[in-house]
Amino acid sequence: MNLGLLLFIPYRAMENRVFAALRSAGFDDVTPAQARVFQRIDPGGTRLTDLAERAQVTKQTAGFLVDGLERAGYVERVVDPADGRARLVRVAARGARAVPVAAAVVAEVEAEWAAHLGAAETAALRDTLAKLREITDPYR
Amino acid sequence: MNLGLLLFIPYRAMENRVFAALRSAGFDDVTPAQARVFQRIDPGGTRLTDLAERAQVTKQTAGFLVDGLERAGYVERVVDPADGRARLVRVAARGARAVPVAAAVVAEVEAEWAAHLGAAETAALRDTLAKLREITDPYR
DNA sequence: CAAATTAGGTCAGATTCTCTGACTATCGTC
DNA sequence: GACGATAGTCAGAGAATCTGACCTAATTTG
Repeated sequence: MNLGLLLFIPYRAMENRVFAALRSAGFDDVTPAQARVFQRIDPGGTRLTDLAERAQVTKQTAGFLVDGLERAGYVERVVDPADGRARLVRVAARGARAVPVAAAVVAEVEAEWAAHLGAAETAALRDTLAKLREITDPYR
Repeated sequence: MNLGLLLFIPYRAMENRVFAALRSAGFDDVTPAQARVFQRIDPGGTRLTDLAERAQVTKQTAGFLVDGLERAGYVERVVDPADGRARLVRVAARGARAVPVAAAVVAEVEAEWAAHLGAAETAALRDTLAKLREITDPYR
């Protein structure tokens, strides 16, 4: 089985768990595609173009998804003081309430994985993936 | 950075490379969603419902994607001798020609990763992911 | 074995996601 | 200040996805 699919399986499992938890917690108006953009917003806010790059979609698509997130109160757009053309997409009130819910599930799933793999192997996995990121992440 | 995203980054890189190679080789009429279904077809053929489960989409969606693959000559549907209700989705001529192209790129990318990580760490990564699959893959 | 249930697929309709192309406004540079 | 590049939006189209309803064949059950 190829490494790509082998990477995808646990990724998908993690994503499913996080979505299920968000839905249970009442954050049921966010779609997977929106969440993939949302999780890439920096603490201080991120430009639409940057979000589009990180999520590997066009800026039109990113704009469409941010529109939805904004309507639902998860993010807000504020003018970028550094550039009159740009606006920063920032986490808004409802988004801020969702973040700890998602973070808790991520921690829970990672703990389950660690219980299955052992602490050392889990740490090694994280190290290896970080190293792999150096040659596979075009944006950092 | 959470493990989910860390898994996703190299997965996406692999997928992008494979698609680029397929396009270059003239297989430019297959979409990402179709390919995600295609790569899950067993050597002897797979039922639509099983494909849907493995790709984690509804059977309607899987049917829609298989329709496209069938029209383009990548797969064919044959009656399942074991069950009159079912039909097996099998790799057809054009699909069979695409498989080695994709396999070659997968091997190439894996070799690049091994060059960056070292052979031992690459092997460990594969082992760990296989182990992780035991608790994250609902379908096997 | 007949009836009921389960399983494999399709049809219809709607929504969401995604893209290409064209456009406006602003920025940086010369 | 003119020009090319950058941030973002608008418009339109195609692809992917879902829910719900339905049909048929197989399996289970009484």
